[in-house]
Amino acid sequence: MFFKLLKKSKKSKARLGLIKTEHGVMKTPAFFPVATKATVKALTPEEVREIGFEGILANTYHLYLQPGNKLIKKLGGLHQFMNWPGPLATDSGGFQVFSLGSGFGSGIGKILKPEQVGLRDNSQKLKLVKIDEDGVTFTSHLDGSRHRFTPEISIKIQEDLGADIIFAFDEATSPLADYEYNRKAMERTHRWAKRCLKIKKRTGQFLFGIVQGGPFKELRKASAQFIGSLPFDGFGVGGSYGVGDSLGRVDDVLDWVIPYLPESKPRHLLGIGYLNDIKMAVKKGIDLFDCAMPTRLGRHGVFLTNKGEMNILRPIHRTDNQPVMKNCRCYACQNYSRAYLNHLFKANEILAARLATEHNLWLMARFFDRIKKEIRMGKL
RNA sequence: GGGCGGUUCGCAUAGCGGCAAUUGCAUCAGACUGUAAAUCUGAUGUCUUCGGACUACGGGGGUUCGAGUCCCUCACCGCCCA
Repeated sequence: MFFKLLKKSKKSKARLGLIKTEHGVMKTPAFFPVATKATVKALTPEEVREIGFEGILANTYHLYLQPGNKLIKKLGGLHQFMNWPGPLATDSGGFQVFSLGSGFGSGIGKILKPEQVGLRDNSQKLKLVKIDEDGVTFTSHLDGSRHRFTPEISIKIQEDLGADIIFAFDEATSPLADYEYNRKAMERTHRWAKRCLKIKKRTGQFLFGIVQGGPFKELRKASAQFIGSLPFDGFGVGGSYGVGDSLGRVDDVLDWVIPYLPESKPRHLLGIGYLNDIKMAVKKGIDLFDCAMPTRLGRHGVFLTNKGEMNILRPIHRTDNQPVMKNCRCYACQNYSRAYLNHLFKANEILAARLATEHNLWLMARFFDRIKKEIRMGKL
């Protein structure tokens, strides 16, 4: 049994679960730190483990381009290649269809900001992706060479990589895309989902289908209904979200989608990582998360704290001898002052990225510890 | 003593008659949600009723409608030859 539901909250739709893979278990709700290119940037796998994470997520698109899925397969698979013995997930490359396609160079993320409402994406930058019924053709961001992903190719690459959890090849749309476009993209994603299920051969890997539909209620429901009815091992909620009343925000989307996703299977909210969003999503029945945010913000000098974000580069921290967070037991907070961290970032020292990444992931891990505890104690 | 070269907004640079003046660094602010991200964006003479106005390229003098930009001179800093 891949997923075992251990407890359902009486106060919300939150749940405790256990994911069992050939490479160990994950207690859910859980967070996958993102290891796009087969490394959680700045940390060793041992460090990630010691902080408290059971699984990490790598990316099919990046590893296919460099160093190549065939090479990784030859070298014993991704677990062995990157020395990560635990549960491992790979994204399908579907998100890159957005980030290198309609999202490319537009300054638009996958979540629309209030100040972006009414904007149209008229980016002049050359998009690196072309989409058709069969798949997508894209230009490598590394050397400009041309490549093609189809559902079949994505699954084949993910089988070569050998992660425990793999994702169906989908299309994440821009939050600026209209209803009609989202409907077409969603229907195409549905056809791709069936092809992914059909082509997958390797055992010991669990395939997640992905719900799309953008910020539109009707589409989200239809997508959850369709994807939820297919024999996937778990389900991802992906795509873009809107803002305000007319377009569904993350919490709206979960309200629309969760009722159609089988209770006996794990649910993964793709790419959402702010703590408030996570807590909200857990209460709505999400089990798994991944997000580049804590590690990226860390590298950019932003420390997550229980009082919000702290940009350690700000001049006010230059002479401050206290740790980032008084009661934090991460390595950085136990040993270094804000002044020192400010210095490391300004001096562009590698240790800065390491300490900040470690802190942010530490905070994230403790946050998930607390969430699990609260569910266990019936408080959430 | 002689010969070159240099002195530009914190530092370093560009500029060869129309210039509030290039670029890098630094500084300040902002962004970051399935990672083209140790990245990216913006600001960085003063004042402004946002139209502009004023003061600026070592000092002084000159040529010119107009001078970092050309000429003279002084000061300082380099390098080379005695």
